[in-house]
Amino acid sequence: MRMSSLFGRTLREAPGDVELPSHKLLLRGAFVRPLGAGIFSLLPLGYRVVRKAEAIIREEMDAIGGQELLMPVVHPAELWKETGRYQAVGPELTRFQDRGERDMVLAMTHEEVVTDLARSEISSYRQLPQIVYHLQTKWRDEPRARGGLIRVREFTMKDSYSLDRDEAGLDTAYQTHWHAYERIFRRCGVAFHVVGADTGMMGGTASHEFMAPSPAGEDIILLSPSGDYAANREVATFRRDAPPAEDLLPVEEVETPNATTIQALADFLGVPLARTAKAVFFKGDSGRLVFAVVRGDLDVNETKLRKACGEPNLTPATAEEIRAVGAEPGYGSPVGVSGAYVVADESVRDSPNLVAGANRPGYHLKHTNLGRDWQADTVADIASAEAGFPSPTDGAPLTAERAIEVGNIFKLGTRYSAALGATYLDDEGQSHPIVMGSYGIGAGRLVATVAEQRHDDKGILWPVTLAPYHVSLLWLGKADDAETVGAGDRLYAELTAAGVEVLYDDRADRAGVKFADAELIGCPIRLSVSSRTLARGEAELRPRAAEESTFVPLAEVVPTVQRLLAELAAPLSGDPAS
RNA sequence: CGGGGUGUGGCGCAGUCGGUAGCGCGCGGCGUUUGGGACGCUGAGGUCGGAGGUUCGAGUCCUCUCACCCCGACCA
Repeated sequence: MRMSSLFGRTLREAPGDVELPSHKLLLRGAFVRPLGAGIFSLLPLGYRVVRKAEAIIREEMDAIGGQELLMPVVHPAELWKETGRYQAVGPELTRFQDRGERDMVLAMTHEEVVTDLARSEISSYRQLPQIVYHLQTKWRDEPRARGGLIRVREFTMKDSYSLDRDEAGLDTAYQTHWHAYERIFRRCGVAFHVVGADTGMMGGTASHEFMAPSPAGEDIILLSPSGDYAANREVATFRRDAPPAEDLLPVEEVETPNATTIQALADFLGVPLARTAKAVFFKGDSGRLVFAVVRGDLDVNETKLRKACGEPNLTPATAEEIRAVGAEPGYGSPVGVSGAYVVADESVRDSPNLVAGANRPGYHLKHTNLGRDWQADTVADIASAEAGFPSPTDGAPLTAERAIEVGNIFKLGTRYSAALGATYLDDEGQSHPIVMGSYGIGAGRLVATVAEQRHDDKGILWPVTLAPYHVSLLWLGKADDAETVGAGDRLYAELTAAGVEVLYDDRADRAGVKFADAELIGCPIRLSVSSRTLARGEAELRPRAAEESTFVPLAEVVPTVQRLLAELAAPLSGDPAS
């Protein structure tokens, strides 16, 4: 490709309101352009990168027996009503009507459609297992699109679905995808952790996320130093130390003026946070007030709490709602409360004689005990794990990292097949719902993640597997210097003929402009010729990641570049690093 | 949806007390220059996000509205 005719110009400065490095660089490098909030066009350079990522995904999906198909973006709402998601999912699902006033939705995912296909195509155990996948546009009307390409509303996603006879088959498909995903991300040069995750709105029995560490990430993952534990903070657990046994003391009311926060209370009474009980109030969609109690040194984890109380949505309760069940904001405790669903964390069950609110302003109760002074509807793990907490595996302190979710795998089970009646007959003629899994990778997010993880202050450092072109070729000097331009033209022709993808900077610009653009765009190899190098019959070769150049005789440029490309590709084979 | 911020030429920005819009980069032409974002001359390009209002006069003041960005809520 000649840069003189490339569609899309590089920008010297990014728009002022752009913050993330990947967003800035993808904009400046003429990879993407915004059309609206969370809606982007891919320019030729960006689309080449995305297509390379998609090609890698296709290769690895095909390698595990996946069959590519394509499902529609517009779905009749009927299907979504059948699974209940039409009602259950909020405004991020875009609903509209066609001219016949039939309810339709824009696909935010494709479980319904693939299950509908399965019920019509699959009838016998002989037709299972199957893996089908597609790369399709999805639309999710995010309440807030942010982070450039990391979180968008319209995006292309690879979704695959496994169809199996039973749980054992699903386990196999799940593991198979797990390994394929590891290969995909390694080939794309992404650093990642696989973590246990919440099953969320998808429903299902197990889920893992592929998390790429980055300050731009929206999730927090917790990792044990030995590497044997990794989880999204939403579900992360930690080892709980048994508090020393203690005799139960009688409840005692104490005056605690202005001690409306746990910290203030602990300071006022001179006790550690761990000797207090913290009450947090939520309201569920059912209208129920959910009363969560954790030890004062811990925080409530809303994801865990949602699961523990069976409320898919929780919002903080208002002061009036809290008083309606007999509690007092700032001085709340479950003692004497009625009409609320009380969820106690295990820490509260296990710790005796905690200080808790007296449910009247300015007073707390010392020595409260679960079971004696109050009852919980549920005792569960509803506390958030934090950096430094002991790992559930070996007790070593967990570390916390911010990360971008680049892929996820879900065991759906029979959630969708049962709802839609996607069944098969086994060898005894018995009908069973198909056991399903779903597995996603956002192509654009993957590319943005690579840019986020692999850049310097000058631009992106694309892995050779994703780079829009392998080589940035530039001539330096005067546009009317026939020798230099001719040498550039010849190298462009030779490299292209040898199958090397070349972005040829044939513009009549000064050296600084060409170098800066080459670094910004980030092809793995930069080749330049000038009267200076040509006087010695050489070209200058500089890997994007290197500080130093080497000089290569013109006749050896093609084999040298090919050798270097092979070297750069070697660690990106997809096999585990040794 | 709550909090904060920004809208002035393609991009980055300035615009004072209300007086009829400017700078840098980029873009076109000519000339010089040519290994790290050149220089000179000369051009083109703006209903100041939109609507309404106050005023002799609004980029500037008031009201409403739209868009975008950041934080939070929410979310795979």
